[in-house]
Amino acid sequence: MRMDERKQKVLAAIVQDYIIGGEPVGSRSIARRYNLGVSPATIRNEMADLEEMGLLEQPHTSAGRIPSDYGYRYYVDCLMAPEELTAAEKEYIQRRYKQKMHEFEQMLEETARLISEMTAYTAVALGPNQKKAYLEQVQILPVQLSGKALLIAVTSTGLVEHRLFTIPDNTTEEDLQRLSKYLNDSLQGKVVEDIHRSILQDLYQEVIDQRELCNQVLEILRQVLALEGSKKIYLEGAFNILSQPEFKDLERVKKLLAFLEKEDALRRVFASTPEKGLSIRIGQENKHEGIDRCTVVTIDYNVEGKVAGKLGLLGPTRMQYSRVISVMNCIADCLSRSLQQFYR
Amino acid sequence: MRMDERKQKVLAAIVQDYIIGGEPVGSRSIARRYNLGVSPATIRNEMADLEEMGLLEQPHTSAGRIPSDYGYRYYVDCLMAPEELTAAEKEYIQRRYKQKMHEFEQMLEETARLISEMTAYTAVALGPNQKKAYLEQVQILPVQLSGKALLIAVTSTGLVEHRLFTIPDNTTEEDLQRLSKYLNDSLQGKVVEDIHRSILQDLYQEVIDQRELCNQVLEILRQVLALEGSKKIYLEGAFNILSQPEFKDLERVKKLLAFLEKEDALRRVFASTPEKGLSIRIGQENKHEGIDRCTVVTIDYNVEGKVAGKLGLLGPTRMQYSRVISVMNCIADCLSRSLQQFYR
DNA sequence: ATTAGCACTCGAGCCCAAAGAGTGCTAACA
DNA sequence: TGTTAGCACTCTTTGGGCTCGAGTGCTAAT
Repeated sequence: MRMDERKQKVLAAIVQDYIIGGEPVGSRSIARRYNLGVSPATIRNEMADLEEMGLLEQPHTSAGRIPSDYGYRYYVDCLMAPEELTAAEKEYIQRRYKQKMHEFEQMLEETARLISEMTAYTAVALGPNQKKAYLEQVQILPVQLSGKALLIAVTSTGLVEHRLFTIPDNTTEEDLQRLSKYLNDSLQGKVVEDIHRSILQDLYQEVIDQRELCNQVLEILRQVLALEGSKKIYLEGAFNILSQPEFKDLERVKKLLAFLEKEDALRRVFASTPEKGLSIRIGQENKHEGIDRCTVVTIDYNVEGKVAGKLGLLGPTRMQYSRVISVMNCIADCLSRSLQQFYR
Repeated sequence: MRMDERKQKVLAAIVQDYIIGGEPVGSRSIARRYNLGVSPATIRNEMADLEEMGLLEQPHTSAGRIPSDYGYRYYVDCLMAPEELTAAEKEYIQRRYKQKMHEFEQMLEETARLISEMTAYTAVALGPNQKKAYLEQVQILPVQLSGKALLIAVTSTGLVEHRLFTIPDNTTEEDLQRLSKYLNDSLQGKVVEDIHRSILQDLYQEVIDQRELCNQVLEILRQVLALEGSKKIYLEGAFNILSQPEFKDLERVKKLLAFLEKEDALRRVFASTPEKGLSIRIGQENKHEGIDRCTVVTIDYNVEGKVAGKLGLLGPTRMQYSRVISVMNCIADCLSRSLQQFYR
């Protein structure tokens, strides 16, 4: 069966109506609301064809049609007209990025919040992949009043990790300084994922005095760097989905929320889109259980022309695709520019 | 009407049965399950009295009784037998605190998770009130590779705040060092809430060269300290409430989740219990909208004998009070001890 | 003071009928 | 050959009416 122009129009009409109304769309309402110049009967025939082609589904015999996952896919790929954001909306987004943002983390959190707010779906922001970043600085800072010290690591992506620890008794401030300098000299500029345990072991071999201190510091460093590897993830608007009629069923909600609670699952789903730029996964294209009736949209954000991390969106397959795409594009763009400024 | 012993027994029986079963309790089942030595009819009379006294409620004429907020209150204050945790449970909690905890924040997060896990309600952990902490250390650290610097502030509660910023062009490393030393000398040991803008202004007056740098740093410091003031809050198990039968109603769930999403409201509710030690707010005793059908339990945790912060729990008024109290006591205790160790 | 007995109330569950939306098919039409 | 009007059919939704069961409150007897 061929996909002629009228079929396309009918499909687009059904998808659009269904996205707005959330209820199966019948032939009559299409004929009334769209001027296709044909009768409901003709549209019924087209709908039957579209169903046979796998683009539409019928919840039950006497209901209208709803788009299948493939139907949405075809709509997104071939039919959808891009919806521009209004000037006011664009400006609003930009204004949100104009306020003081002090740290990378805060920007991501704010971004997730903004996405969730503007789309009323659930938003996710993933930090940059730290494994490919390099260490800008490692330093041990004695905290004078408490007999403790602070280990600080700064990476090229602007993330700062720190850890307080208690200094062994027989350690002088000088020892700390020496070790700090030594560590920094050895590790500065190194790519994070290259700093294996073995490299740290080598360091350990070379520093012969202050075994206890050294031991402790290296262990902490190892942990801190491992932590950096696992990207941080910011989740906002998880409760938005409750407003979606497709989640009237509590069981489904529970499954979805259970999924959202598992950070690693979340990370896997959102980080695993291989495409560059914008990616849309509709319904069963998502392989993870619990989100097979959802659409996942992700988009890269960049720093200095290179992909830094991802922004994501989770909503029902019945999603306002064209609006969402505009929003994601605009926000990713603004974030990238803000970060650019941030890093200069 | 007086509260004689039999009334107490009947009330206790009803509360207990209702907590377990979640369904209105009838006179027959009380007579059967508890050996009160009287017939259902007598119990009915007592129940009618208890209802008149405001301790019980009837959902509708032909249903059993359920406890009112006052009923729960009376039960908690006068009737409830403390339920000891099993040895295994106690041990489990202790073991959870034996694993490596590197930072204050992590301990709180883990604590919230533990509470939520052991009670199946929603848990909250509030960081210590930073306003009364003093500054242990302020330091500016140049980050060599990027032309930036890191401002670090460590408080006596072990919280570390940091902020990356770009160094003005004409600034040397020496300038940074000088300013860092000067700041630290001036502010070290000062109580956070005493460091107003005016003190910072005074500093500003004294440092005459490097205006731009100084300006920037002081502004950042001000922000960072303000941030410290607003306690961090850790929320876990927000989705647990979905399993509670009283939240079958989606509308109610939405309201509650909306409340949980607003950090400041949350903070207000959980931080505002004036009592020392354990506090239980039942139903309408909670003044905040959306949680008038919930019970909020909070408990202090201590460091060096002084109240440091609060742990909290949110569940339906139909709560396993005696278990919850044991859990909260045990966890607050373990956390306090862990923190003690952490601070030495 | 307690209790047995009994009438009464109310909600849950079930069935059934009617209404309404929408379809698929057929035959007529351009 | 594509389009359309007409119509029978299907399926869900809604609401009434019914019974059943749990539980109460009252009364009168103990």
